[in-house]
Parts: sequence; structure tokens; C-alpha cells
Amino acid sequence: MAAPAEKHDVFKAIADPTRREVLRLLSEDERPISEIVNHFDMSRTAVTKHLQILTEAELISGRKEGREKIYQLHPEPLTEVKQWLAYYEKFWCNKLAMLKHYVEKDNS
Amino acid sequence: MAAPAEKHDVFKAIADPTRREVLRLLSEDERPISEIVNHFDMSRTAVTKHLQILTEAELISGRKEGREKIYQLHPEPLTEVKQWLAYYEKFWCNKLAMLKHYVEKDNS
DNA sequence: TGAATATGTAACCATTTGGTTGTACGTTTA
DNA sequence: TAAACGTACAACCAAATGGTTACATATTCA
Repeated sequence: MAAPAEKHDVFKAIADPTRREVLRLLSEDERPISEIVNHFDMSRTAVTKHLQILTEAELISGRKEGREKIYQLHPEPLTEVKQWLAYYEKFWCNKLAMLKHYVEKDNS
Repeated sequence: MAAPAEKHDVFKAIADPTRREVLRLLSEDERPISEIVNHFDMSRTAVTKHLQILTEAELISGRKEGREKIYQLHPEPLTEVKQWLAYYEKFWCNKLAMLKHYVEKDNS
């Protein structure tokens, strides 16, 4: 049952603006590939590749329905990013935590 | 005063594991390049390139001190990621928001 | 001064990324 | 059945990415 791990990690997946836009589209509603393609100025093949990368990161999944393939959002893997960010939040939310880093040197 | 915008956006900057590790190191304390290099199994030149990318994303900055260049963390740009994530949090924190997406189809 | 240290940078390279076109295949529908 | 639709996939390509080695420059210290 051990997943073969993520070939594409979620950080790489969300690094591309096109892929972030795909996620936004799918957050509104599930959509077939052809409909997703309409939102971009690139070929269907290019969009399909982005969908594959997002699928490998398990951020989306697609199901065949007739001749269409319908993709839907799975936001859960984004928790990894959230957890990573949480560590750094203290550095900008809690000024006290920044003292160690900035006080002595940046005294201009 | 208008910044020439970010050549490297923060999403690309944090996409690389090496760069995330650099951020973690600098969150502990500011460090000269040579000390950062010691933490990795790659050349100083390679590390320097990562430092440049992080600098362009304004996640770190370096100051010359004698013959050393000392880098320190600037976590502020990460707020952009946090804001982006906030939009998707409702999809995994608030089950109700997911109804529209999953209820009708995923009824197995 | 001269050696050692720390960094800057040019030139190069393999692989990945992000895109293309062309063709094939399954599904509707007239 | 034949045409139209939606998708899959192979082959190809330019540019970006992530790394290297080699050499130059600036600073410290014996």
C-alpha cells in the first residue's frame, strides 16, 4: 500500500503559473480537458502535460466519462506547503523571533 | 521607486529542495557562503547560483563583511505563498465547501 | 610581500521543462 | 457506417535549470 512516493513534489507542481491557474479553475468546478484548454493560449497537448504533473503531485485527478476526461481538484497535498510555511510564519508574525537575526546588525 | 518586479518569483524560488534547505539554515542564523556550502554536497559555484535566485526573490540578502559575504533570511515574500494557500484552505478545512465538488460524483 | 582564504564569474555541459506538430484511437451522433 | 468530437501519445525542439571546472579578484595574516 506504500505509494511510490511523489515523482513530482507539490512544490514543483505549484511553481508554474499555468498550473496554479489550472488549480484555480478546478477549484470553481470540475472540468473536462477541452474546457480547461479554452482558458489558455496554448495547445491541448501542453495543457495535458501540466495536468499530468498536477496528477503526479496528487493535486488533481481525472476520470473518463464517455469520450471526455473530467478533472477535479484534490487540495490535500497543499497541506505540505502549509506546514512548511508555518515554520517561517513566526519570523514575520512574531517580531521577537526576528531579534536574533536583525537587531545587532541592522541598526541603521 | 517601482521595483523592476521579481525576475524569479517566490514560487519558483522555493520549488527547489536545496534552496528550501538554505532558507532553513538561514532561519537559524545568518551565515557566510563558505559555511552554507559546507552543508551541501555540491560546489560553491552551484550554491552561489541558488543564493542568487533566492536573492532575486528577495528571500535573502547578502552583505560584504571583510572578505566574507554574509547572507540573512528575509521571510516576508513568503506571505505571497501564504495568501495563495489561504484561498485553498477552505477546501480542506471546511468540508461544506467541498460538497459542490465531491458529493454528487464520488458517492461510492 | 606573499600565501591562504573567501568570493566572483566565465565557459561549458547534461537534463529537465514547456512548448510544438502529427497521428492514432475510442465515443457520439447524424 | 461515416463524420465529428475528445483524448492519447510519439517525436521533436528551444530554452531554462542545476551542475561542473578554471581562473580572477579582494582581503587577511604571517
